[in-house]
Amino acid sequence: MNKRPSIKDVAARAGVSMATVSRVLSGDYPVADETRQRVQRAVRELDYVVNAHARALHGATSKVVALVVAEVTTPFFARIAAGVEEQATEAHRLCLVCTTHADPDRELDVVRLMREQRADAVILAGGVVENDDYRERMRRYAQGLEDAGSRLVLCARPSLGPDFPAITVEYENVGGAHAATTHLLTAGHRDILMIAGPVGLTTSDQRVEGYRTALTAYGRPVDPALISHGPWDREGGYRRTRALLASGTRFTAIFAGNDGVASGAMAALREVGRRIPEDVSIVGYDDIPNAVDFNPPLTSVRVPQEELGRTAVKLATQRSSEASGREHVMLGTHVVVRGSVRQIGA
Amino acid sequence: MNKRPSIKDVAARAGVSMATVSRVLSGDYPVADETRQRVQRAVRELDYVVNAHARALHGATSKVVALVVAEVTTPFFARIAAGVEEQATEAHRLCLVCTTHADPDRELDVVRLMREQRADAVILAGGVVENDDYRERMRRYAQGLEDAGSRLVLCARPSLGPDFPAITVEYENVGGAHAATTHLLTAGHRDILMIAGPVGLTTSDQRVEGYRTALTAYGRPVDPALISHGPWDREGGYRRTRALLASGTRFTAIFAGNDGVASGAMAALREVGRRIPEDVSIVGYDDIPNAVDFNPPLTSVRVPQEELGRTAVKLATQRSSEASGREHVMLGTHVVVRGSVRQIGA
DNA sequence: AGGTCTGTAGTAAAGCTTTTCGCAAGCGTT
DNA sequence: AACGCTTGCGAAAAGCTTTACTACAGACCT
Repeated sequence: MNKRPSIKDVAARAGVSMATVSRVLSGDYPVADETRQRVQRAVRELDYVVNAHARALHGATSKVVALVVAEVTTPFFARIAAGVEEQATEAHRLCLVCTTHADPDRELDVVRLMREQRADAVILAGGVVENDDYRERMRRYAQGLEDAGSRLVLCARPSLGPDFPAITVEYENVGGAHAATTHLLTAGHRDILMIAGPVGLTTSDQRVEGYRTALTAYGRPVDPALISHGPWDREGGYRRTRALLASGTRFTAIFAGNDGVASGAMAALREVGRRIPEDVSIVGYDDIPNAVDFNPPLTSVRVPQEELGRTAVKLATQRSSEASGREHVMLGTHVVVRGSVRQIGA
Repeated sequence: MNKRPSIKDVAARAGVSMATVSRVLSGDYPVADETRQRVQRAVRELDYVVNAHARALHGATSKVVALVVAEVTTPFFARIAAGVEEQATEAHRLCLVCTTHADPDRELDVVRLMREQRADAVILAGGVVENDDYRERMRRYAQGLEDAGSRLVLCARPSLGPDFPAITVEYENVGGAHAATTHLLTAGHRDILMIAGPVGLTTSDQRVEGYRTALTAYGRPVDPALISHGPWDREGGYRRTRALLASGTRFTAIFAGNDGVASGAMAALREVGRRIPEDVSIVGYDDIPNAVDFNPPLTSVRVPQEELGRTAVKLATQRSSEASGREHVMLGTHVVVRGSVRQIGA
């Protein structure tokens, strides 16, 4: 009913100037106590709230951090989002969430929108196919965002080098895969299937890399026939495991590229009567919350997703004077041992 | 390096007025072809993007919808968020996500922030403790948001009546619980434990309500000793199931208030050697994506979370002329049968 | 020839807050 | 009594875009 009141209305009601109202509200400038009280009463009576856009119009950026991800339902991204949101709130920022479904066009749109919004920070999270097109795109984003006063943050994906004007927050992805594979090797497994994600996707490639280094460090050859690339969701894990089983490939353990793949693989194994872990051991990656409910409980690699999100925001919002805007941090991972791996004869 | 260019710079470069640039950009007003080209070239050369805040300052609202939830990591909320985000994108809106951790103070803050932002719509999602304080709070929110030109949407929580100025998008929560309980009853179970959430929480209360109506409709008494209230996460399900087992309460089936509770209950049952479903049958609620991976796969009630989110945005963003702003829609639920319920002797 | 459209484009105001600058009053100092 | 500092507050500009209004040229009509 009532028109939304403006600062002018408050000023009139309190019998002061707009400037005084503004000063009372931001509280950064001395105002006589009695004046302050009058203004605050007027604000309450009119139920006045400032217009964030008018405020942002003046400053360099608005108090918003944007999270850009492929999708938001899988635990991996949901937990990054949770970390971003929490830290954003702590830093008195709002949290904007955009999904791209891994579509570069959509991503371009989103980054432009964020420039329009003058977001403090734009956090691009999750693995990518890291080709020339990607690097060129990122270079343009970085330029545009820098001009707009925004910080660009690469989260859960590789850095583009110390010269690239972006903050990077990664996790020990190769290391986690190395540890997971080593866990299987020390349990006596030799023929370890790796059911990875799409070729070229950084997250998956790094996990394959860790798998390779672990085998090599253990003095074992890397058999390309044991590495399967493809869609890395439950369905992909299921289909490829069925196909591998049908093809007669011999293996006693599976290293799944993520827990979704692991769940599909476990379903496939059960369908053909292979027991876990008696016949086949399996390790997943990401340690989704329900990994403990699997049959059997799934050994997996814990990734500090919330921490990734929090750190991204923390670095992006710290006062620019003390920040280079090119920080690079690496967070740790570790294997969470449950019941899906069996020791076999040395 | 370059200062962010304004529309004035573009106008100067193209040799036209600011108004013309604005018109080329919004495309709602005839501009001569050659002029348009000049402007577009200037825009490209300067890499100009409009200032969303200056634009919003002019209009009544900004193109933003806000989702306010307790938390964002559990599949229930993550999927609502996904639906909201998708539909927001489709409606050319940005999606702001805020969490309250079920803290009314935090909620109050968030709603004020949304008023400052002049969001098109504010979607409050998830169950609540519906007392007088809550209703009074909502009334204030509704008033404030209406004045600010925003729409208030209640999502996955009960309507506050047809007179209340809010859109409501619910799901058949009582009905789903009724169906789940009936599913157990028709399988021959008589002593059905209900492990519910906190007393007063609408989502939980409605599920208890469905449990009761199903028993009654089946001609069975409702035994209060079989209804357990408490925290409804995995931990709560585990603890309470252990306690109930220790107390010697007799039951052949469990209706869990949600899948988190169900997973905890299943863990507890396994620990004491009760087999599922041979000794105890169990049905969950929400049908989280990994329910199929449980041991055994969990029969659960499917809730259309994405659809709840999409519908909330759809109703809130449709042109006001054709919308009353008090729509009330109810989406369906259904039982997804898997392997956690066993038929027992009639 | 004078008048009415039509198509383009410029002018200026509106929208709301923050911030710089300046002014005035009070008070202590010299 | 003149001076200068502090405190408190107002006037006005800046920040950027949209839009109602105005203006003008040429086409078309009568």
